[in-house]
Amino acid sequence: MAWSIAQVARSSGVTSRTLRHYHSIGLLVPARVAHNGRRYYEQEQLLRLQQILLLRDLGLSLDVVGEVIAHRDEQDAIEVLAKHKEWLVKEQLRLGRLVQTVDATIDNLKRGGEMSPENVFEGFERNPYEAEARERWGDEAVDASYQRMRGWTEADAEKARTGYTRVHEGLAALKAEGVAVTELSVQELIQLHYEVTCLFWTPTREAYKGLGQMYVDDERFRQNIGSGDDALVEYMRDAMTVYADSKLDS
Amino acid sequence: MAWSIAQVARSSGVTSRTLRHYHSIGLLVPARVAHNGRRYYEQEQLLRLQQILLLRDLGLSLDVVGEVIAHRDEQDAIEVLAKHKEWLVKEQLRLGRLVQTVDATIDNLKRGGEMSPENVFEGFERNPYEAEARERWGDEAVDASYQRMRGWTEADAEKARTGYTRVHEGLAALKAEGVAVTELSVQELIQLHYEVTCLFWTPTREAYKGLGQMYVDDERFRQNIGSGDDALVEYMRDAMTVYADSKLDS
DNA sequence: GCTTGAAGTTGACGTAGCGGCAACATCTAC
DNA sequence: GTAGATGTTGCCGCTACGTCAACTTCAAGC
Repeated sequence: MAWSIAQVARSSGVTSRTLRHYHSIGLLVPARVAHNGRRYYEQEQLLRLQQILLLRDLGLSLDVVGEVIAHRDEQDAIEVLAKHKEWLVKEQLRLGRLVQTVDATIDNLKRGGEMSPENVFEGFERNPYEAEARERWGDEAVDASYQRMRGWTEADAEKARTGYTRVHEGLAALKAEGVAVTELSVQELIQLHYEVTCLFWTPTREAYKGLGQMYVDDERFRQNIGSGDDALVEYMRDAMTVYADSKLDS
Repeated sequence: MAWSIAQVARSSGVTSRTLRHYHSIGLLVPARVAHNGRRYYEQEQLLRLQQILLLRDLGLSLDVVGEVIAHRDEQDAIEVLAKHKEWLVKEQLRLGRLVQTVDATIDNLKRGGEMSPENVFEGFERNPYEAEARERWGDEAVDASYQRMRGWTEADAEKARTGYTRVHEGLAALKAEGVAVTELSVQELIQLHYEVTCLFWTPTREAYKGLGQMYVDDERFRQNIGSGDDALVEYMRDAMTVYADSKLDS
């Protein structure tokens, strides 16, 4: 006996559109197509449809569903399913992390932070320069940095969030007053800058001087650091150089 | 200072294609578009981009991202995020269930089941007739049935999986031998059928007779039950009627 | 025989978030 | 002047169908 498309749709819980779709992509071809174009299905197609729906509801794509059903090889099917399970687990873990991050973001907003650039990254796992950092210093260095971040205390995190801003603002003020980079007040700020940097990685003397130079070379840092004063970066680089030569091991 | 599209792309980790896309949907409009069509971005756009990427990475759609950023109202943002978190949690739970189901399916395949129609539904939460069952008997009955299934022991589950098949095969053999439906051997099989049915719901006398008639009326049951013998369903209905009248309370 | 309604058909467009072409324009360096 | 890098604007493609629109077919009632 042959079922019409609507009968199959009703008894299987899918729409007739879905059945037409499955036909059009060759996933479920009707037993017979009448001269007037109408589709008729037999028991065999119903069973195939059940398998399709089962696998689809497991979250597999229709492509994969087609392959699994085509390969009647049981071992293949197990492999595909195992792989799919891996994916599901990973995705589930990812969502778990997302939930945590969203929670942290909500918390942050509630504790009075607006979504200003400074704290928009609080509790956020990525920083805006990560892509470039990976390009510039390599993956190992960046990953090591993240490794280090995991050991942070709350105070460390606070320092990482606000430290650089305090340094930049302090330097801007001192420079405006005409204070020399060798002065203690400047060097104390650079000390703070060094400490904050050490939260991510520990620069050697040369590396720290290089970092100062990089600030100068990079237009974005120039903008980010010196709000208004375009020459602040050079001031900072000079201060960093003095600090490195006097305090850091070569 | 103005950044070109490639510079922004590199420093933010997205592609220039993405930036063009964001422009085209109005999510991130460049600070300036030169007469030759080139896009230039300023600090302000970079900050906005960071917010966009942050929210996007939290899993919000670009539509929602746009709304959240536009509503500078902090309370709104919190609400949206809270709602989004709900969704994330739900999705995570769903994936968890899927993992379980996939696991069960793999187990089933390993324990020697091929993907034949009989056992393809083992460990599966839905059965192929659910949609129709809901239509025929109403949601409460179906839900009650699922409720009952939760109390199953392993033996119950085994019975549910294999019971009907054993009944159908046994009946087919007895009918082929010409055994009358009133005979003990037939009635014993019907007893098993009744017990299996009771795993889902407990039919009254009339309900059980009605079920037998339904088998007869339904073309799919006719096919499913009587493999080869088209008249097996009537035989079964008659046996069920005898059983109901002799054993069940009215 | 004619109309009506139910059930079917084949396109075609829309969805989200871009990726990946192609064809063309512009800018910089040698 | 020419090559190469860097840009631009379309447009198609992807998933798994939903949702029209415009027709055709078939059975039933007048």
